[in-house]
Amino acid sequence: MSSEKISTRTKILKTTWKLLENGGGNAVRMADIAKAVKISRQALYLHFPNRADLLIATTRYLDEVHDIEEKLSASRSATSGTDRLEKWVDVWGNYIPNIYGISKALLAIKDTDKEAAAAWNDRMQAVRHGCAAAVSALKAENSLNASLTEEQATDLLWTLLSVRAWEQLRVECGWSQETYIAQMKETAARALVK
Amino acid sequence: MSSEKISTRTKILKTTWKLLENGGGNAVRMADIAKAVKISRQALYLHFPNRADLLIATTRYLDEVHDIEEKLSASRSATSGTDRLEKWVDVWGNYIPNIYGISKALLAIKDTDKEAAAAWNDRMQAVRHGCAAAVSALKAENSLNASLTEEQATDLLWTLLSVRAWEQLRVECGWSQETYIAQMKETAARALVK
DNA sequence: TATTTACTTGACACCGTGTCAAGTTGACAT
DNA sequence: ATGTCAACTTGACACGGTGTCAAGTAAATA
Repeated sequence: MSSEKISTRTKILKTTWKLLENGGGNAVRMADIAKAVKISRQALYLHFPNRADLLIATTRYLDEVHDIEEKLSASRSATSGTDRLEKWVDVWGNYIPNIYGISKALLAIKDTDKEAAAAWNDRMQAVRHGCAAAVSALKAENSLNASLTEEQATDLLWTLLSVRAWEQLRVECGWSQETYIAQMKETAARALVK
Repeated sequence: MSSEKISTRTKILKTTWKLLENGGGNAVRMADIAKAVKISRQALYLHFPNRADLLIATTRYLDEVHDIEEKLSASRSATSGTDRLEKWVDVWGNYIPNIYGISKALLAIKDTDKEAAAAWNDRMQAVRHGCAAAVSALKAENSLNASLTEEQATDLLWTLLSVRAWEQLRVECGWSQETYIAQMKETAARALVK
């Protein structure tokens, strides 16, 4: 509807996202993206210095489009600690599908590209903060599982809610998104709550 | 001690293992391995048709050396279901460090190499069977968490015990192996047992 | 002594990334 | 209409990594 006149840069970001979304993370080449945007491969390099930067920019673009911040704030409005935990699982767990494609691509280059690793870690730290906040709310009302320190509980929740775990359950095991969310809520509660 | 006269093939496998062990999964190149074995890069290709095959062969070699089968059978001797679950976490969880390096390399090429993906999946299915057996023992004594089907419980345990989860907790979060094992035992029990 | 086996040397094709230099095209300003 | 600037194109190329090929060497074996 809003066909203002999309900048090439935005077209590139949209297309990259779309290409990554449907399947292959690292299999998407610069040439593929250029072709899909209908510009020359070299024009890509006029907008982004390298593949890693393009992927990172796509990630930021995604966050912007989805307004992740606003969504995250929803879980902060919860009253009880357990409620907050559940809402947090809901919010983040339902955001993962949106970023799965790009995450896969970033994870794949993380080992060889320092900048990509930094960008990925940065985003994952944000998720970890969400986990920490939920854990802290549990702790505050004294309902945190006594055999876990606050930090360990955060680590555990963070791992439970990792993109990798989501991938394994949804893709390898064929779980539906609903099942994933429901089971994660319960598992998180069982693991963390007294 | 047993310096019988190690075949070049075995030297290659040992060296590949060693190189992968200390750090970089996909950063280890064919040339690096050749150099470390002190043969020409081309000699590598006389023994293994390609990198993926070498990695797969290294995995099998590792399993052989560690006699994984024997270790797995230990968990089968458990009496109660909960005991069995705990033993299973112990066995597999303590085996992961041995295969972490090679796993990382295989996981990295899994997306582009069909054969590597098949080899990896094959091994992971074996782990899944271990998980299924533990879950089945719980079910048999009617102590399986009622909100999980047997298959879901298996999927969940399998994900909890994945190499990725191990990596995240041990490497990213800096957990000790002991902490990992202890917490995993408890988390698995909390998640799966009634 | 001839043959075979295991290996070496060096060249090369292929792919994907990233770089460079020289054009083209359209908009806008004078 | 002319000049100029920005965005883009075209085509070539270097680099690193994988995998292939052909010819040569050297030690063990027949």
